Amino acid sequence: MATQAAVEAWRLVRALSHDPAVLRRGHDLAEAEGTTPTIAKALAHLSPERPVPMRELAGALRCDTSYVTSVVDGMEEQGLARRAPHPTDRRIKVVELTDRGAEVAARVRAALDQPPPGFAALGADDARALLALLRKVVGTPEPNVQHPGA
Amino acid sequence: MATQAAVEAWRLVRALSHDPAVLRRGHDLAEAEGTTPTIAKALAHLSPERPVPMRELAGALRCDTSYVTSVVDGMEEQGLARRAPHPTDRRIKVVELTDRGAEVAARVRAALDQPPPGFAALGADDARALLALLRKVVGTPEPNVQHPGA
DNA sequence: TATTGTTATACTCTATAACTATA
DNA sequence: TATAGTTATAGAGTATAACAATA
Repeated sequence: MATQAAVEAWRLVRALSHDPAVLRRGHDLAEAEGTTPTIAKALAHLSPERPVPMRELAGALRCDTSYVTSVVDGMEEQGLARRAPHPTDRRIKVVELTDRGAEVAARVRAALDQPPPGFAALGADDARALLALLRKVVGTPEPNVQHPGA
Repeated sequence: MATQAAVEAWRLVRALSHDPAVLRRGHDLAEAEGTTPTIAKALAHLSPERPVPMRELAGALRCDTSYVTSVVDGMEEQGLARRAPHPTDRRIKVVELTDRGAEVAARVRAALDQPPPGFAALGADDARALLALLRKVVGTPEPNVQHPGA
């Protein structure tokens, strides 16, 4: 028995991230930045420091490489990223963020990280407790801190 | 400050429900049942008892009514549901599950409710604690039970 | 006149297959 | 011969607008 509590908890986890307001957020955010949801998602996967091969981006977005071609085309048209040759393998093209792309990417990530309002109902203790439990579920070991009392 | 813990917790909530294995589940499940992801989602929104007006289904799926027309067309072709007239308002058509549709819908719901493996790492106490915290976030009042000790 | 559902149509998202350049 | 990316194309998924029936 997966325990009734686990089933219910899983239901609430889905309810939180499938909340219409949350789903709309990605769309609205992209529009506010003058781009598309797919490009916004791609930006969130690109690091400002490390240029990323097209194929790797396809993996991160879980889509075909042919689609990445058109997504990156869009990013170049909007001045958010550019293609550059790979230093050693000339078959590979890497995608690197422009300055503007890095700014937009940072805003996108910050906005997506913003917890929905319900989290404000949690006190600091509850928030830490929730985090600890979710870490158990996800399998992330707790980082090595002296959990500060309360 | 939304508290670092809340931000982290929210990140993990998203990680759980956007897990590739979970995302693939809906798709694979639909295929196994010989139907499409969209129809599977529609089935999950239909109750076996209460027939549902097309327009209401559009709301539940958050799509246009014109699209509901084609989704319900598909469900009828597959013998999963049928249209029936509304008892009092002849403009309205309600969608009702066939026997087979009700069976498939039940299997779809059961499969989607299955928590991902990480939840098995939780003991019964942890599962209940997680559930209680998520209820605070979602705003659902705790149901009126004498929480049975540990 | 307002509302429900349908039709016709078009646009976005994404994949498959064939191709080019490089390894 | 195998791999990275591109092109051309086709298919899902979904919306918009005009329409018919009913309220």
